[in-house]
Amino acid sequence: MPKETFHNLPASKQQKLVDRFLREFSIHRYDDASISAVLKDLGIAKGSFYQYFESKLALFLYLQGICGTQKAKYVMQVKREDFPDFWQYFRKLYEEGIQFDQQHPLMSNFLHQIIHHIHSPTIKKLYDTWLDQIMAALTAWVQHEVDLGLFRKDIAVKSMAFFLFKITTSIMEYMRLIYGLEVEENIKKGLPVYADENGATLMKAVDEYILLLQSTFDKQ
Amino acid sequence: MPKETFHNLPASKQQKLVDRFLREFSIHRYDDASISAVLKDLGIAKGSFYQYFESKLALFLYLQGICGTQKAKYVMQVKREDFPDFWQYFRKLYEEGIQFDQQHPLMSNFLHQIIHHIHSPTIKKLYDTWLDQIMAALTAWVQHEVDLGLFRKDIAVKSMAFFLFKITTSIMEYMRLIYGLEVEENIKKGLPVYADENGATLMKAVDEYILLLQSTFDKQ
DNA sequence: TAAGAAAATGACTGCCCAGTCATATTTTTG
DNA sequence: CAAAAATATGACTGGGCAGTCATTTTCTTA
Repeated sequence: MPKETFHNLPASKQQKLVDRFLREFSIHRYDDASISAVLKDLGIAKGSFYQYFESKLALFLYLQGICGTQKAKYVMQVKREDFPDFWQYFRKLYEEGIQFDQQHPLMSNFLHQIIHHIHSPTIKKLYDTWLDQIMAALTAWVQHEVDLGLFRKDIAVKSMAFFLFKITTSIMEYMRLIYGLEVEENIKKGLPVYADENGATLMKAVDEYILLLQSTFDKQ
Repeated sequence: MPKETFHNLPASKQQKLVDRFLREFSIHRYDDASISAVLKDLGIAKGSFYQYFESKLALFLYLQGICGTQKAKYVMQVKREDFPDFWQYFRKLYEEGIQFDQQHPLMSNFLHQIIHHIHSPTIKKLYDTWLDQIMAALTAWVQHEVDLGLFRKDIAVKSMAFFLFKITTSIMEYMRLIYGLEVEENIKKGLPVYADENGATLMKAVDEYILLLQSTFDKQ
């Protein structure tokens, strides 16, 4: 998505740009994020930026791409078949998430805020289709557990998928409201999202989630 | 919150303004809503508006106030003690909500979108405290059921309250993803949010919610 | 080292916004 | 009916934004 000019840049300058923009989109929604402000901050001319990227959207999609790819490296190594039940698998995914979070805090910040970009008028449509894809993936996930005889059959798979989606995407909010952990502060500072003792609070929250979700999802 | 001048206006003009602004804030988040655009639309001068309201925020709070008051009239008549269990009470609240929705569609639209205004930088702080209040109320609600011996005791009351909060505020999204019901289209048109057959789809969704939440919340 | 290619620059366009204020119009009142 | 009070008006301020483009600077290469 970036132009050739961007790739020709010294790696350090590329990194500087990427980092600063990850930060911008972590703090502000798409429409509120200001390219002008970032460039002023970095001492880079407006015109230069547009030699690197076609548009704001191209930049945003690029960032989303690299973060997604990087996170996938962590999450993809966790395989469902290595776990006896869904919840141990689920838990392990979060453990990997914490690794990613600590090793790539800025990317982690960016990805955590992505759900909020839905509310940006300019990219709403983009996110509607993206949401549909997520839902399709989650539905397949849940269906698999139903097929294994582990999840209940009396509730529509899609409904369960929606619950899972809604609850998992709100874990940050959960941590703020339940533990008073100001996760957004960490993001503003560019620290790992779950900066407390290697994510101990997050794992506590995950375990609480599991307790709740188990009784909702598991076959009795 | 409005100035005296606003109250001196003929009722029909007041209504015209209120309706149009409810619509504006239903379609756009606080920061994206444009006073200028609305006034142009209504053929009212910028200066006049500022004789009616101190500021954009004063207007917004006024709208929030009148909508909240009106909805309370519907919801407050439903009393917990008139129902044998929480879920019948819960269900009845939604039935009243549908009444309100059909009789005051614009207000209903406004209130449904209010949760999205959280993401507006300008009023974020306002909403943070508002959220805390909602959570406190929900927590008391859940605590009451625990005290009655109807809800489980092994999960923190606050956590259950959070689940309830998160799930109930996403029912519109649920209806879009599960039933393909384009609720936002209704809002854009100023129709009742649940414009299909007196809210039949909503009640179906509520019943599905209850089925799911029951197994999560009820004492076994 | 000179010419041509690549990259950097920032003033500029055209758009949007909330809020102000001196002036003009309308309404009230004595 | 005239003076005073209330209301209406819209050009204007100062701010922000994405994106453009003619010009300058730097780098490459022959």
